[in-house]
Amino acid sequence: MTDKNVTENFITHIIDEDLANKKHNHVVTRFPPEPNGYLHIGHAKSICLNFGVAADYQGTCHLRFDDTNPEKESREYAESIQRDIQWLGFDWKTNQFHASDYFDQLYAYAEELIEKGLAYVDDQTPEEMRENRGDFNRPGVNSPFRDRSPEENLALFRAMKAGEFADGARVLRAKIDMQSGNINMRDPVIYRIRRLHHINTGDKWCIYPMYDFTHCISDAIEGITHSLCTLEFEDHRPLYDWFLDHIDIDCHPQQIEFSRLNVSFTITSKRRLSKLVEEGIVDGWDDPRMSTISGLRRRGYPPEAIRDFVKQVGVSKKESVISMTVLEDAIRHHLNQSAPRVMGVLRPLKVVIENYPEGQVEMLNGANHPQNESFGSRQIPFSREIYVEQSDYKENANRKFFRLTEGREVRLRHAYYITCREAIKDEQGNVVELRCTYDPESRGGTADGRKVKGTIHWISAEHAEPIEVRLYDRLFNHPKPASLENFTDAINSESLEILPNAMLEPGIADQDSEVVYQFERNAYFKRDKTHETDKPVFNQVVSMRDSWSKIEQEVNESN
RNA sequence: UGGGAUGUCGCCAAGUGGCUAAGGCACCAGGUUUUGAUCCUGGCAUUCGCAGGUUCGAGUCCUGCCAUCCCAGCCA
Repeated sequence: MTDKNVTENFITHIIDEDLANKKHNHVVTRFPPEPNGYLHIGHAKSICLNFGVAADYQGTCHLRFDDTNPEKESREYAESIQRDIQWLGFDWKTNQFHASDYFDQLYAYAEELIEKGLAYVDDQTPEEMRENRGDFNRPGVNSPFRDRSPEENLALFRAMKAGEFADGARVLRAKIDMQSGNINMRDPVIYRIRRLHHINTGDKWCIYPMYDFTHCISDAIEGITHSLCTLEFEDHRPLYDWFLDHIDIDCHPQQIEFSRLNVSFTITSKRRLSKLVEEGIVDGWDDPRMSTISGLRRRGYPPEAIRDFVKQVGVSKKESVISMTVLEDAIRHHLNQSAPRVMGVLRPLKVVIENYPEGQVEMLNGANHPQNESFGSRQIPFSREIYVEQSDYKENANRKFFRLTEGREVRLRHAYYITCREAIKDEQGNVVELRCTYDPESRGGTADGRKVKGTIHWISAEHAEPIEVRLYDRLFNHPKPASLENFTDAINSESLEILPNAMLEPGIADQDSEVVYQFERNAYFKRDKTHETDKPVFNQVVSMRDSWSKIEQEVNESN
């Protein structure tokens, strides 16, 4: 991977040309969220692209809140957006703006359009407007108010601003072309009357500008060079250019559209995400199964890994769905290098080592990372009674099962070789305890001459720390839940599995909760913020790659 | 039936007329290994939506066709 934030793509090619032609001598981009919801993995692509491109070209990237619709916007959302961008590792420095910072200028540009005869106040009802707009096969019809004089329009528009009309009674429209094949050009509304309290301007305004009018002018005011947005705005580009061509402004940014990021088995729509929260299907916006940035954060996904993922995915104009395995691979790749290894037993099975002295405790050394000595090592207590994973014992196991079964010897990670002698069952026939013997000569996990295929993890029973583990699986069973009539039909009822009786080696649970650990042979885990339980809770970040389950399946099928 | 876009391996994605169509994920086959993890090696598109055409030469240029997506908010 290169040291660039963004790999070469059609947008960087355009920038390269613009720099080579001297169209620009610097790059300014912007990330323009509307503060009306939480950011999700799809926004991460836009954030990484805009901030990444700016950084790669020694330019700047602005954070601009697109706050033109007070009906839906809130401070809380704006704050969560700031937190998420920072967490992802980007810094807008002093370049934080709001579209609402420009309301006065926007208003003046609207008057300019009116004076030029390029905008008019329309008194039609929304229903009349919709009817007269026409449709894909039928051109629009001019509004009966379209030919008002600039003087009359100006007086009316000022009256709109002064609050002389009821909400929704009139709008200001651009006078473009009601016959255009592009419906956005059929005299789009640019101002509407709304008596609403705005998060930034309070009660100063009762008219608010629309997106198309606001966005291009905000970009121009800020000196944005390349205005990157998603594909659905392609049809709006002629309008973006029209406004800037018809007002007196000396900057004309280039709008460039790229395709959204879609990840298989996930959902990225505010409406659907909030339905999951409202209906209690998940534990809130930051539920570890959510594709929100706050959900990924709580889950334990490292921001560096998310950035690498976005980089790997690339940028193009093709609508696509990236396999979730690419995301998981990026997470594993990063965590494999950064996560200290510890031993945690998810489903404990007690083992008594019959020939180990009762009451004796030995401290064994265990490396914290097998490939990186700088992680150091720790002392792990070993004693006569330990816990191992239930799945590491099997009755009547075949030769491919490199773990415990009667008469088979395995290595305990960082410790001794043990041989399984007997499985003790309860009345129902469940194995509740294993009786084993150990080889005192194999301390540290080495014994001359003998090859032991299996190594399993364990925890000294006396020293084990009880924890709760939460295992996560994909929230949906369908690769494209949003394509279904009702996306909730695809909800995976087994996306959360709680293991209340897990055990962790001592000295880990109460450490820095931001550390992601690898519970060897199990998965990566990060301590949850929750305090609702008496035990520490660990969330599974991502599982380990598992080639055993495939072998096991093949063995079962051949039997 | 209007307008705008996109079609290169199962999923992404390089390729900007000329050496044998990058790379990642997935998958397959081996090797190393005190995590059945990691790591390493090898395999994986005679072909670029389809059909014609231009050219000594086309995924790259031209024409036609097909498929998919977006647009009819006083949302962004």
